[in-house]
Amino acid sequence: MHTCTDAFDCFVSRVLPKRTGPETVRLFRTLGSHVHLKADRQLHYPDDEPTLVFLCDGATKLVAHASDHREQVLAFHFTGDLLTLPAHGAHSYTLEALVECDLMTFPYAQFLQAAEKHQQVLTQLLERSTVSLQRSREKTLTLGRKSALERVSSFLLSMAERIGRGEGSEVKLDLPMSRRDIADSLGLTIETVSRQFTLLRDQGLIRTQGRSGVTLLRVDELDRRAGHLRVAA
Amino acid sequence: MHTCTDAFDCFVSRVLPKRTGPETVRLFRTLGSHVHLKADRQLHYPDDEPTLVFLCDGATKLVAHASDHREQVLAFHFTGDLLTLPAHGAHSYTLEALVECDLMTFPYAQFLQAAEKHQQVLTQLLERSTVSLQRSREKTLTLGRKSALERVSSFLLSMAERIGRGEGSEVKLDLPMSRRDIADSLGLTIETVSRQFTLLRDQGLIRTQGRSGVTLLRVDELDRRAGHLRVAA
DNA sequence: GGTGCTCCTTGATCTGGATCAATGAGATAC
DNA sequence: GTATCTCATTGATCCAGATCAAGGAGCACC
Repeated sequence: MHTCTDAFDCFVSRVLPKRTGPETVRLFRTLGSHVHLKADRQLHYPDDEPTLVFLCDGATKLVAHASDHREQVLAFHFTGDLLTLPAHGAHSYTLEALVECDLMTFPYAQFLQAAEKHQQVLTQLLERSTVSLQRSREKTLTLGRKSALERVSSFLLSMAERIGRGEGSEVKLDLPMSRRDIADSLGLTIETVSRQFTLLRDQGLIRTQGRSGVTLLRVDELDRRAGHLRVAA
Repeated sequence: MHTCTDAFDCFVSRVLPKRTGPETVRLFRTLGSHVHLKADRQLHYPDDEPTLVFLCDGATKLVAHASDHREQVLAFHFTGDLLTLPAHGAHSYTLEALVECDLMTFPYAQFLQAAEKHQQVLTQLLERSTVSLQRSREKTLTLGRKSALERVSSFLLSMAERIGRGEGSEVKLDLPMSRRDIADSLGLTIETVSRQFTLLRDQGLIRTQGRSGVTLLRVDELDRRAGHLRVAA
């Protein structure tokens, strides 16, 4: 759907304001690095300073590592997303490619400095950061107070919004992440996730095709299963 | 520790750059509203547009409401914090005072417009929003992958960082929130929270005084209980 | 088009934290 | 000081989801 001849050009057209001067574009070019990641590879980045990443093409997961070998997926990202990788604090973080990816990385502090003269870039950073925060808050509610079925339903609806292809009343999804990734994102085990998929399939709310294909047949019912307010009726 | 003769002045000195012109200060004054909240009262704000809140003095909780009567505390805030209240989406949100509070509220969109000419304000908004996101991500890990004991230990350490008073190797806390609030923040029940407090007390890691007083006696051991990486040694 | 692997599904059992049910202890009002 | 009410603690039981344990299905590579 979206192709870029060059990763940096893609960044420019998606993030920088239309009428950015060529000298500014050059400045950002010197700061950024183009990285190509094969599926399952993780981005290496300095762990003492935050990094800004623009995902030109592909899908990634941001993973937090607890002390032992437990992992929590904090967020999934798709083509066009801009994200900030935190410096490692009490826990460590990695960004891992779900499929083959093209991304641009920038040292956060330097990027911010370069953006200071361009409030549209700052505004956009702020806006995207707010969206991330909003998603993270929804996830907090999901992990803190929802049952396994509600979590999986919420997940499917959220993916439908981000990468779904509507076809009539149905929504088709091609999930780039494994059941393990979904489980690690929802604070469940793969077995439990699998059982909820089976449940939803048996209730006629979804159809599955192979490992990654999912069709949402009854979005309204899924909304109800997810415990969303808006479907009070 | 921190007192303001006037809420708006407090906002000016804590958020706006030092050398902001008087006409700009006046502009922000026309946008903001001063609100005084008694303990347990919630802030009323329009549910169709986001609101920016500066907490001049006091402590608040941001609560997400799931469809039925389950509640999830998304974040606690203390004097000096700047936060964005999301417009209501799939779930609804409320900001509630834990103690008597003074705050300044601004319509988010208008505030942003006013801040456009002042990149220092934008930068600060971005910075604070990044801190919120970082906290929210830590919470995600906590809710998704940690045991009850780890959650309570993490909570105490996080509170120690934000409102703790160090006294030698000990840290004293005066928690403004109830056990219910803590439970709702950690995705647990009050009974479970209480049991973890008892456990930590029996192990000699904390001491409690009344309902709200907590002294952390062994921060290093708490770090270990919380499953933090940095205390590998 | 098989062969081998990895990932997913399904079933049986176990358990951490929820739920249910009394006390007990702080705070507030009188 | 004491009555009262709310909030916190402690104990007994229960259950959703984890863990353990096989199969089965999709997919890549030869």
